[in-house]
Amino acid sequence: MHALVTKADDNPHLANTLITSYIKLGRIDYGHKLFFNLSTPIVVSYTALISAYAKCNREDEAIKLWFEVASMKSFGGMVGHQIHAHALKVGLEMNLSVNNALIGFYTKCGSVDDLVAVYEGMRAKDVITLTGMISGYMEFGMVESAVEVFDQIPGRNCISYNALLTGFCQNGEGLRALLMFREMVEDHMEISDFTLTSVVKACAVLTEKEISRQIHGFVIKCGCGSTAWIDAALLDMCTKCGRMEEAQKMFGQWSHIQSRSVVWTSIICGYAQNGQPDEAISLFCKMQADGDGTVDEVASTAVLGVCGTLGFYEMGKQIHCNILKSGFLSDLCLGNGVISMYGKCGNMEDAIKLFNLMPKHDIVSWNSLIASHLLHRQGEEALVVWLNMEKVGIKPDSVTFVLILSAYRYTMSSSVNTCRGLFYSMRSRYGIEPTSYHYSSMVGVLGYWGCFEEAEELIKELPFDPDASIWRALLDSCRLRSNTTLGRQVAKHLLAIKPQDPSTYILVSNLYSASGRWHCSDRVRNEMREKGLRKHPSRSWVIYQNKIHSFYARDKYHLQTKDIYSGLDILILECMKIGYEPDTSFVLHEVEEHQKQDFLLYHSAKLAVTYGILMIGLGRPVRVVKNIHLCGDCHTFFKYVSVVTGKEISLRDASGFHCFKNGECSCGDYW
DNA sequence: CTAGGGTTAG
Repeated sequence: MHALVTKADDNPHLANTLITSYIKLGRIDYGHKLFFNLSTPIVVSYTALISAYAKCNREDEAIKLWFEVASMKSFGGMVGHQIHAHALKVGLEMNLSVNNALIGFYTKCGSVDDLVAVYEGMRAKDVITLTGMISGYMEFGMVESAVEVFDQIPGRNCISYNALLTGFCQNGEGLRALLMFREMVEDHMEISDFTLTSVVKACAVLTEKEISRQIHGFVIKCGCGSTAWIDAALLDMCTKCGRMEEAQKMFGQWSHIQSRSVVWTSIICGYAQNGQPDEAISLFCKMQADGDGTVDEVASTAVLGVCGTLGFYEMGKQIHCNILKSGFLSDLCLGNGVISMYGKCGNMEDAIKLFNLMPKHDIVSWNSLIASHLLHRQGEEALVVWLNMEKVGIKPDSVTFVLILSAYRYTMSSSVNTCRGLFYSMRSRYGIEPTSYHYSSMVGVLGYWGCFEEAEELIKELPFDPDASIWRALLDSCRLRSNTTLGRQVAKHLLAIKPQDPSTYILVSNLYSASGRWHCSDRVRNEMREKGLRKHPSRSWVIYQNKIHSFYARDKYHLQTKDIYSGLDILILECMKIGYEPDTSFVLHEVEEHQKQDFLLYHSAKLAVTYGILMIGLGRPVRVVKNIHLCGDCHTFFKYVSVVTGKEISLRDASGFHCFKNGECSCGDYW
């Protein structure tokens, strides 16, 4: 029987047979040992062991085991609470190891209150208790409490240090983690694989290219040998610090890393975050095709995010189907990812349906639903979700408020009062400190409804110096409401803060062109060019047959360029017949008059929409995504196109969705 | 008692 043990490693069912056999032979210790060497034991193994322990009066061991089962994601917290009650019943409330297990359990499945209650009720505490509490507090974001506990530990070991280090990283405190590490080195603490993994992660959190290089060198020089854990962390660090070439190189070389799914996910996210989402998608396809690594919850969540960014609806839906088939819908992040994918791909119905089907929601689930409504400019619906949250007693977080405040752009102007009230009650009623994001949202709402004086007042009252995001919000409102006088002042502030950011100049230039001041608009653009700054080119794309068909203005790279241009010419003529007049004011002033129409009529969005109309079958909407704001002429044009073709056009730009149908747009012509 | 990749907003 012992001979079979080596084969049991990657076969949990064989392992289970062995475990039960050992138990029958009266050798629980062998079964126990085998069990703990398995990376993924099956649940019946837990049960078998627990009953075995229960039979030989090892209640404490049994309870400890049960906590591990209860901490597993799929079991939720239900079982753990029952076991806690059971432990109290059998008089184990002062048992040190059971209480330590409880701390671990409530860290993973419970609330801070439960955790603290156990901790404070304990008479005897050891290093394990205190280290557990460090992790516990860190898990709930209570960094300072964790540090306090750490300072109290009399005989701190390297595990306590590591727990603190990991916790810092978890809470985005990369710098503190690095300082801590220096302290460890100076104190001659033992530097283990755990320590190094955390240090590398700290660099990933900091996203500083130079520091990441230094630590990278140190870790390699450290000579502790590379382990799969450290290598995976190094690779991930490179993707987070914009060192994609190196990450890619490691990825090709390190086939020894056990869990390939992890590095696949790292590298896919890396491309997504470094502005190459299409590369991320094709890598994902390769991952599936090669079968190198399982597409698990985490990989799926990551790819769903990319699908949302690109509007890859079909693929997103496919991933959702695969999730349903494999049955791991219990993962909250994954569910949230699906909601926001549907939201970003224009399918509000499915986003709502899934939200209602999910057995559990966290704050991100609620926020995702609200965010999706906002993307569709559904202010009232967003507020209904907010009301439901309050009814159910969900505590909003900082993100919720950024969203809810913005929702008042899409409601009636009279509700600005409600919005204002909400803003001022954030701190007092909800205990959430307004940050510059909240001020930006508020300024955006006030500006949207033309309350410029109040918006200015609000900025004057700021408890900190206004940053670029606040001026941007105000400037964009000035564009929307053609308030050039104020806009000019705002532009000055913004240019003073962000003189190197091309988007600043575009924003200012758009302000002038919106009110017909072409010379000013051109002057700003020239200024930008003289500084050697170039704007992100405007780009639009359509997903067709799982491929991205991307267009720049007047580009002729697409294989079907001829068909697209002649199709577009026909569309233009048809639209002109029913009243469309190209509005050349949306073309830069400096362009020669006779070229203006060319510049205008072949904007990237027009090319993409035409391609969609040519390719997408009857009865299905044309879905287009554009990286920046849609111009006014394209907007007018698409309204006509929806009439002459009878098709529904759903276009997502930087402001949200425009749904063109029967000559109207869902944005109400303000965006 | 300490380890890896993921979701919302800007």
